[in-house]
Amino acid sequence: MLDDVIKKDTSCHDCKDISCAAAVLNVQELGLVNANSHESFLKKGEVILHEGSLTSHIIYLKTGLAKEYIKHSGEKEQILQIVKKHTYLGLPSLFGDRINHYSYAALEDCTICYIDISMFNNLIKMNGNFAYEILVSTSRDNLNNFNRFLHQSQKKIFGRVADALLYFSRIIYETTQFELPFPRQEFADLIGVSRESATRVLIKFKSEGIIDLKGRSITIVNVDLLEQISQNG
Amino acid sequence: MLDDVIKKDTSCHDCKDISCAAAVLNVQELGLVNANSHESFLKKGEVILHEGSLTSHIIYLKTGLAKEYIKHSGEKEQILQIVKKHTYLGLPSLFGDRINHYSYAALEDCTICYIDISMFNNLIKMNGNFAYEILVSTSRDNLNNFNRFLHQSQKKIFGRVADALLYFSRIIYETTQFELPFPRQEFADLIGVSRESATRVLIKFKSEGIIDLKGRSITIVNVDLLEQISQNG
DNA sequence: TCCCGAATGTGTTTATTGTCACATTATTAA
DNA sequence: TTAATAATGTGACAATAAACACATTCGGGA
Repeated sequence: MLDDVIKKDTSCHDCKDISCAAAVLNVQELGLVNANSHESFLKKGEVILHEGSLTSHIIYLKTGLAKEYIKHSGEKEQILQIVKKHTYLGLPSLFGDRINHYSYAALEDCTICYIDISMFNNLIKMNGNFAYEILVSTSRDNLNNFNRFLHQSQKKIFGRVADALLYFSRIIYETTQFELPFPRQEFADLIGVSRESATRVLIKFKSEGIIDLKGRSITIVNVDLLEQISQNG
Repeated sequence: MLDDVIKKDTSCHDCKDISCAAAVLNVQELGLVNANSHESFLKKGEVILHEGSLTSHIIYLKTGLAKEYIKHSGEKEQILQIVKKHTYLGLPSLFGDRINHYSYAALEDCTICYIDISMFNNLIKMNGNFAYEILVSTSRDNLNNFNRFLHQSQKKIFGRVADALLYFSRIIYETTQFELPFPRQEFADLIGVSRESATRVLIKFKSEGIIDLKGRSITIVNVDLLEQISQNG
C-alpha cells in the first residue's frame, strides 16, 4: 500500500478539495502543510485505516466515499457512519490516546492525503483560529454521530430503516434518488439489525409505495411518511 | 436559580478544583477567567442545564456528581454518562451549534462555575496550548462515551448490567464498594433496559454471589466473573 | 407509632427481532 | 455461454426483553 503514496502533483495552495479548517491558514502555513503531506489513491473496497493501529499521520479524505466501522468480536461489523469527501478521518481518536479506534474502508475510489501529525499539532498550537475550526468540526461530527446513534437505539426496526434512508437521501447524496454504496448486509450493519430484517422492511416500504426499490437503487417517493415513521420509532 | 449565582469567594488562582486545561493558563489569563466567572451551588436533584437551551455560559462542575441525559419523546429518560467533578459540561455542544444537546442534573450537592463564553473562546484562540488541552479532553470524553455506547448496543442485558457495575466501580467511585447515586429506574435508564429487567439481573448477580446487594449499596465480590460477563455480551 | 407514597421485587404475557434453513436471483470469471 | 459464487428474499421458529399487573418493602413525616 505504501507504494501508492506519491508526492502530490498539485500543491495545497490551489487544491480544490481543501478542508474548511485549512482555509483559515495563511500562505506560509499552507506551505508547511504542502511540504509535509502526500497524496494516495485507493480503489473501492480497500481499507484505509485499521482500528487499533497507531496514529502516524492525519488522513484527509480528499475525494470519494468511505465507511467508518468497527468489528465486534472479530465477526459482526458495525458501521458508524458514511464519510463524505473533505473530511479528516479519525480526528477524535488522534487527540485521545493516539490509537485509531475505528476502521475506514473505501466505498468508492478515493483520494486521500497523509499529513504529518506533529506538523498538524504545531499548526493547532500556533494558529488558534485553525484550532478553533478543528474543534468546531470534530465537535459537530461527534455530536451528529452520537445523536444519530442515541435516537437509533430507541427505535424499532421500521424507524431505523426510515432513518437510514433519510440519512442517505439528505446527508450523503442530497437527492431522493440514489444508489446504495454497499450490499444489504452492510446496510443492516449501519442500522444495527440483521440482514434479513432489513431486507424485509425495505420490501415492506416498497410494497406500501413509500420508496421505489430495485437492487441497490432507491427512490424515496413519500418523504413525509418516511419522516413520520422515523419519528414514531 | 439565578439568585444562587454569587461572586466566588475564592479566586481561580488558588482554586483547588481547577481544570487540567486551565492549569496551562498563565497568571494574566487566569485573571481573565477569574473576572469573568461566577460560582453557584446546587442541591441534589436540581437541574443544572436543560437540553435545547442556548449556551450562554460554559459550565464547569467544580465539586459533586451529575448525570448527563436526554429525554426521548418527553417520557423515557436516557442517561448518557455520570459526570464527575472537574469537568466542563456540554463542551461538545458548545462548539457545534451553540445549543445544549443534553441535560444535566445534580446527583449530589454540586458546586459549579459559570464562565463567560466569549472570554472562553478568546482564550482558545489566544492560547494554542489551552485549545489543545480542550481538544484532548473533549475528544477523550467523546471517545469514551461513544465506545461505551457502541459496546453496550451489542450486548444483551446481562452484559449491560455487568458493564454498568464495572463503570461505577472503576470510573466513578474507584472502589469495589459503593452506593448507587439513584434509584433502580435511573440505573435502568443508564443501560437502556426496563427497570424490571435491571432489577432481575441485579438480583440474579446477587444470588450467584457475584455482587453483594442491599438497597442501593453494592459490593463487587467477583470482578473477574463480572468482567467475563461484560465481555461475552 | 402509624400512614402514605415512592421504590423495589416478581410472575405472566406479548411483541419484536434474530437465527436458521433454504429458494431465488444477480454477477463474475473461465 | 455456462458454471460458480455472491447477494438477496422468504418462511418457520426461538430467544429476548418489554409491558403489565400486582405484591412487598422502605422511608419520611404527622
